[in-house]
Amino acid sequence: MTPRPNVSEMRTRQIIEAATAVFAAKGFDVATMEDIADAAGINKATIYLYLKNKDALIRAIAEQLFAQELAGLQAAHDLPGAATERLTAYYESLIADEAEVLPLMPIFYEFCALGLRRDEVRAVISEFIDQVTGLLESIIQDGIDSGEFAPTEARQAARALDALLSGTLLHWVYAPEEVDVDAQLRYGIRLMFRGLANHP
Amino acid sequence: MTPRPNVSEMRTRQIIEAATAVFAAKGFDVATMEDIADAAGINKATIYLYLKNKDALIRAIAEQLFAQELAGLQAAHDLPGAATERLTAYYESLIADEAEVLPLMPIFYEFCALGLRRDEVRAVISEFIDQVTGLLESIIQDGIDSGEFAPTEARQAARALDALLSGTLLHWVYAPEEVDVDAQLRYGIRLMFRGLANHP
Amino acid sequence: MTPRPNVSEMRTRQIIEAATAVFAAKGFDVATMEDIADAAGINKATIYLYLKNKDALIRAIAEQLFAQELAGLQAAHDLPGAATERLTAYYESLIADEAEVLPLMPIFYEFCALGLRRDEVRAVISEFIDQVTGLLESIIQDGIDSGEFAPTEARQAARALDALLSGTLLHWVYAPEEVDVDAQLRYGIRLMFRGLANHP
Amino acid sequence: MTPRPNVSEMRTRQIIEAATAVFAAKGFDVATMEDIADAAGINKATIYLYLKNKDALIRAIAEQLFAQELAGLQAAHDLPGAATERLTAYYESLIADEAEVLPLMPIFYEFCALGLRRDEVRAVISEFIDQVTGLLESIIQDGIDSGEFAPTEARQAARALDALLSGTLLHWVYAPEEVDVDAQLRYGIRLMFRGLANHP
DNA sequence: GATGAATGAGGTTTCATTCAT
DNA sequence: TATGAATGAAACCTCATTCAT
Repeated sequence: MTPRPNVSEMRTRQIIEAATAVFAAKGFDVATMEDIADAAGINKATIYLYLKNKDALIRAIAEQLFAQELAGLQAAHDLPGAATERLTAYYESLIADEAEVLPLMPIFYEFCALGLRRDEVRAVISEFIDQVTGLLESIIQDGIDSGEFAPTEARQAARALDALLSGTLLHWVYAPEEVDVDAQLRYGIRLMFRGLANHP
Repeated sequence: MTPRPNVSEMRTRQIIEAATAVFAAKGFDVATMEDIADAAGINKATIYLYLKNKDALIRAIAEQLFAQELAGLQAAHDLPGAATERLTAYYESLIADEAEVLPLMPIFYEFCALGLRRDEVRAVISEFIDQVTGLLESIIQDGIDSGEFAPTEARQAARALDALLSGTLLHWVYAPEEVDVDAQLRYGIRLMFRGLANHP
Repeated sequence: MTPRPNVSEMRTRQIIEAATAVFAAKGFDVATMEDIADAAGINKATIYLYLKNKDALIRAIAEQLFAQELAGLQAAHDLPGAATERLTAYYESLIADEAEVLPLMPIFYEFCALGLRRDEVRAVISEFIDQVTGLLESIIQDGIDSGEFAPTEARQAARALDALLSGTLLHWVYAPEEVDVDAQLRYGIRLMFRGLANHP
Repeated sequence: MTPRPNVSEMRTRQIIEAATAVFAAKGFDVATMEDIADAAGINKATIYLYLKNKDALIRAIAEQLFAQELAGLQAAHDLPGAATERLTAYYESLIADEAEVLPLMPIFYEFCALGLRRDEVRAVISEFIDQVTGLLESIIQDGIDSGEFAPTEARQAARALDALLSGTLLHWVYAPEEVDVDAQLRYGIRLMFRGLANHP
């Protein structure tokens, strides 16, 4: 009913977008509210009209990033077809977003560090990991049920799979010239699939 | 007359040790030099007698951590016996150090974040990852040569293995109550071994 | 609507004024930014909104002082009349400002010391001395052209005159009770005039 | 009677010498006790065995410099001959020491600034100026008595002369390439002599 | 006499945050 | 809604000085 509830929402988005870029480039602590305001083309004080403080801004970014990430996995999960195909679709979507994912990695690691020290942040990350694990588990369970995979502890397998994916990202961002993400991910997953496979 | 050139060296160690704990607890930026001095039981200014500045302190910690980590892998690498056994020895040493490793994880992630923004830090991490990969590759290659593993791209396999290990750490630190590291790591590695195995 | 672009300019002036007094009283290095802020009745951090740092503050003061000083000489230079009268007007203006000039002497000497060590400062002082010399030279040349003074090297005479003036200030500030500036300056100038005069 | 009272004295001299160079190069406040110790090739703490503190060090330097300077003037004063010749001898000795005097100028100006703020320093400088003035006055009075100079206020003349000399130094140090000290000083003095001369 | 080690005190500068307009 | 101006709090680092050896 309100005429334009989106004006405020758009400003918030604009700020979060600018902040994401600035935080990625400088780090949460080094980046200043002024840096962010400049990047957003607004005044420093204006940020406080939309976000309580720097911490809230960081949290807002986290939520947005995790939501995006989850959406991708959820989409793969909802796909019809074989488990291996759905999982492959997931990691291919990861690779497809390469240009967007890479610059966000510093934020991701910083979050991981932050989460080990501040409980509110920890809760957000734990929840995220839990959901990712759950979706992967569900897909794997489908694979087991369909006979694609040998019977196994689906949740452990899900964690192993996610571990492989996120660990591969680390190698990728630190050796982008040597590591061909596509090939490396494909290789890792194939290994896992073979490990999980229903051998004759 | 007593051979005591280590007074200085011991102080440096003392400071680094205190700083490691403080940085782990608060983060590089939030932790202050005074926090560290207090933790070491010395005066703030004394730190500067042994380390040029906060950055140098951070660097010193990084080097020490990476060196320790590498030493563990190197030891496993130098072990006699089958590749699978040597790899297993490695991850078991990781688990054995649990009490020490866990509190250092925030530092590790913070480094990963830092390294993506500052080239000097990046170089240190890249080098570390490269050495880890190299050692794992060497073990895997031995496994291939001995017929334990099917012929494969040993370097890619090494990266996949390290990815699995470090990714599992992430799950562990964020769900320590649900995740049994030992079991989870064992499970992941078994999967990989089966994937790599020379099937009849 | 009111034309008030000078809010910022006035604050800057306010700060410079306070800083001038504090620097004169304590010296560039001993005076703290807090001293200056207190003297200006503002917060320490506010200074940095208007001047980049302590150095910039010092520079701003130098420029202002030299500009004022030059303005006085320029005014005397632009006067009509005989050279001796114009020069006399100059030193009289110096004496008239006694109350303002005296407390600034420490700053002047400090600048002279600083200028011998830092090239950017040196440039400012060199330029100042050069302009003073130039204006005095111009007046003296007029005196030569009009037959008031005997033909001579006007630039050297100008330097000698300025040397006498500034050297007299030194005696004055260090023996204010014994030295009657007015009489002393008048005496010195008369000596010079007689030395320069066109004797029959 | 003491075997070697000069060991201590020599160390003190060594320190003062080093400090003079360091202070001249960096300024009283910026130069650190460690800078000085390094320049003297000794330990920082050793300085305190010979000089109470930084202030005492600065004072010691002042005293030494002023004593040297006075000695030069005293020597000229004690010369036989005409007043103009004795005065000329003085400024020639100044010029002869050029290589030594020039690097000390920053210290001199810094002292002048310091003296206007700290009474103990002021006393030293006032005394110095007073003695210089007294010696010059004595020479000039001799010139008057001998008929070389016209009757005049010898003390005022002395101040004017010293003002000219020290003011010329300022021009010299700030325009060393344009100003030929020798010529400039000679010129200034000639002007004064003519002004003082007993015209027919 | 000489010094390596230590520290208390303090200065410059930065920044998240607030508020009047 | 938006912002220019202001500030309290704090962090890094330096240095004169002391003292045990």
